[in-house]
Amino acid sequence: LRIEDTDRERSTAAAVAAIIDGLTWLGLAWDGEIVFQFSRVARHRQIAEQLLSLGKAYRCYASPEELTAMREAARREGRSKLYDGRWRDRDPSDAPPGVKPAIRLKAPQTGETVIEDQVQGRVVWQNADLDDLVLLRSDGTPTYMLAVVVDDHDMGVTHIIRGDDHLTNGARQKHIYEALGWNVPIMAHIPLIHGPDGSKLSKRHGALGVDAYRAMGYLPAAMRNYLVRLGWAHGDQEIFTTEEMIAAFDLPQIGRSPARFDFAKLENLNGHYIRASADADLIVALEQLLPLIAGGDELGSKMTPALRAKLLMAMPALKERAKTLVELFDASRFLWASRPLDLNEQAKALLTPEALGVVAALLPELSATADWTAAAVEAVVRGHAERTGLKLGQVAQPLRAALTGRTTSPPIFDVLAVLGKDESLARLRDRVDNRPAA
RNA sequence: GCGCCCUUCGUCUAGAGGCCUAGGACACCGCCCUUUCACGGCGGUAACAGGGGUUCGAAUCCCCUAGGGCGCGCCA
Repeated sequence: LRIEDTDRERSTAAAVAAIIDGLTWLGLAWDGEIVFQFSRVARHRQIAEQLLSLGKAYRCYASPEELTAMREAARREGRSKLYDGRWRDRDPSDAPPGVKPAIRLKAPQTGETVIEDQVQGRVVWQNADLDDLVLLRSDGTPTYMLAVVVDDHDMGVTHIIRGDDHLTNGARQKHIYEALGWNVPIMAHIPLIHGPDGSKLSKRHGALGVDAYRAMGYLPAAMRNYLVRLGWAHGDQEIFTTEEMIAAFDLPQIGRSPARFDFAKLENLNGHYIRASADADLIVALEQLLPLIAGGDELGSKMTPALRAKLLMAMPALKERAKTLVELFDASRFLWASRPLDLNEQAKALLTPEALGVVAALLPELSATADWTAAAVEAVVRGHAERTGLKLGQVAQPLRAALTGRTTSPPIFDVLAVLGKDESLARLRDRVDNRPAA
């Protein structure tokens, strides 16, 4: 893992921490110590000097104004080569006094540069279209172009896999490798990810950091699975364990066109991984997420062994219904919300005077129930429905609304069992005792 | 503008000349299961950007057009 921190303004401690935390959360490990690029400036400078003494680089004294003028002229004349190499073969004695030079690479001026890209295939540039890039700025600091090449080489990087936006850089970096007589690593330039609307997904245009996906309640396994299938496929397989994706993944199978980010598919996958997770693991994941979600601190402050036991009991039914951990959190609210419960709009609408009458009629029977298990309570409620000629739904839905404040929840008899007799009856009485006069 | 790249259902994609009356997944729509919502099961709508070639045969090869992306910094 290398942190490219040569831009001292942008590379803050927080930015570095976000990278490390994001990778760790995703479960992506790295080999060895983290390399901070900025700490290697002396080495970068040394290589630039070496290139200079080898005659493969030269000092350029062009001023910013000259550079701008050259760019404008090139664009006007339809040329893609911007810097005209005016200091390339000039006598050093022509150097203007007092001007600190930049060091540029003497890139080949004729022939072509070919990259056998693992994703893009064979890509060819005419060297006449590529100009002499800056290796060392006039203040003596290395450019990204020089630093990556030197660091990749020194770190023994075998495969350069990066965004499509670096494809042209690949050709220019190859010139540096060749000037140094170093082996060029295998390159693979993968397409960029676009937003749901097809526009570019970039840091500057609403792209989200890894931490945002974590806060939205996605599981690392779901993220990995979604991301690996974005722009890549292995036949018809949709679900991959980490071991399977490591075994199956291959660069040439990656498509060449950008893919759009689809939250619906990510959610579907996340639901799959939530259902496949162990109940206890989900509680741990939920607890870790609480500081990051709205209202999470309320549950955090109420978390006791007793509540944890309730969550564990309800989890099989809860996880069946949740696509994200945030949904899981919301669905668990009835387990720990304080009485009297807040009712959502649908629940309010459902608790008509008639519905409350049904609950009131059922209350004495439930109070008399000694054995408060899901099966026993179900027998009581079914018996009541049969005797009164009501459909089960006509009894169950008012119960659900009164007990959970919602119109959807886990199976109602499970809800009654998890809440326990006292809490269940208290919640029902909250509604019945306060019902408006019919 | 110049250079490079891309284009199969709404989305992610399978497809490397005949296996394609184009397959899978998500989403959507129906039906079934069901006390609700989900899950699950079954079924459905839906695509080879357009035009020319090559070939007995083209989603697959070639050319053109259109549309899109990326790059063009003494940023990374």
